[in-house]
Amino acid sequence: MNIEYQIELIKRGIVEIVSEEELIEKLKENRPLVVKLGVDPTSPDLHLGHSVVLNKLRQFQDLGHKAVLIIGDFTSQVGDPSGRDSTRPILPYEKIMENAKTYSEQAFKILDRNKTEIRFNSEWLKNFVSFNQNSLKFFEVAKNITISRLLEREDFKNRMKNEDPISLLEILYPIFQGYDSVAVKADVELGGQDQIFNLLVGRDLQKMYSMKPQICITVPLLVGTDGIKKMSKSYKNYIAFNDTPDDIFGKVMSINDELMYKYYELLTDKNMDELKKIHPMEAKKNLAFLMVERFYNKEEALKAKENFEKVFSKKEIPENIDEFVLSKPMKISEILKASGIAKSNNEARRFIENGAVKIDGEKILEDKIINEKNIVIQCGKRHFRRLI
RNA sequence: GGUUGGGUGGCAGAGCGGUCAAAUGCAACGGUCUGUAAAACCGUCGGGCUUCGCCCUACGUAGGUUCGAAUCCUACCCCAACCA
Repeated sequence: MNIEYQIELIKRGIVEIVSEEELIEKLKENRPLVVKLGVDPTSPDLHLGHSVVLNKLRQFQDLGHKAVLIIGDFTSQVGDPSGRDSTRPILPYEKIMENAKTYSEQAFKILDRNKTEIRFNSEWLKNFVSFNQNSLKFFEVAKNITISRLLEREDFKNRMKNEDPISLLEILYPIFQGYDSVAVKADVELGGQDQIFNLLVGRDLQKMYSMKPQICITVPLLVGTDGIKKMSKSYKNYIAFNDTPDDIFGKVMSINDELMYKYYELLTDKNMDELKKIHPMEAKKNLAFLMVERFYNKEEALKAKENFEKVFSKKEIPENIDEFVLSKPMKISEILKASGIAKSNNEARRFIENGAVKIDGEKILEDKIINEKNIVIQCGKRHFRRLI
């Protein structure tokens, strides 16, 4: 395939490429490049933030290159310090392996399964760190990397300035990630913008092993639904691949307009000028639709949209609502707690006091005893229960 | 090993013998407004209750002093920075 065309496509929507010249060199070799993406399965679900880089990887696949998805079962025990201002909590290995399963499955919602190789990095890293007289791998590498090199990254500088701790293990992280690149002979490595340091260390290691250094490509970080912090499980500002269609739709609708255009830019290939012409709400509905369609299908997307309009625009009661068996007369607050809407009786009472509770659409301000069936009790905008 | 400063609610961070279920900010949640937008504004934000109030459990852990402790003392555990 035409090199200029490939370059143009590859450069679309990225933050940085190190370096373009080297990439052209590699493309000229006219072979499928090994494109590496490493993920540490620190949570069970992939979210929209991951999809930016996965899309980029998919693009490489479509251009005929080979994707290697590395599951960081080893590195997640080390803890990537990238972009963090505190040490990452380390999950137990079993948890990591559980996550790994759902992770890769979800990744195939974007990647081409047939053109993807999945590798676990413990495969080579456990050997890398073990003592072996004939190949002192880790020592050899560690000898040639200086502390100042490893500390010069932005996130560490900030931590030092704030007198926040940095663990030895975290410092070593990039070496392990870098060795992945050696192990799979990566031609290209992809990552989020905050990954640039790790990616560059990969180049260093490859050079030590007399390999041609990989091309590093970073993509923008997706801002979370709060519009401030990067999308991340721990900030609870994410939209997961596995969220229900209604959730995906609803979460997209809840973001502000500015963010919506950013999402369009990073997650779709829509023409921005066209978008600005239509009403923001319509544009947002379209985006929400697209996202549900991406992770489910058109029918689900359509249903999610209809449901959304029904509940929030027309303020009607949604299609499928959970039922609550009313076996005896109960106070509203008790029902709220028993049905899982409120965490405690106190909270349930507060909901009532704050005017959050409606029965069959009518606001309730007093905690009274209910004994009727087939009525719908609503708390806030999104919690419904039908009493049976 | 030494010195110094610390460990308080989801986070940040006050309080330093009673008036502390703990200021303030952020986050979260509910309400008004709306496009479930955003912003703004109001309210809630440990648990329980017969809720203009009462009770219980909470300020690293364990004891102690006191009528009374997040606040003082002792021991222990943990963390950081700095020096070596």
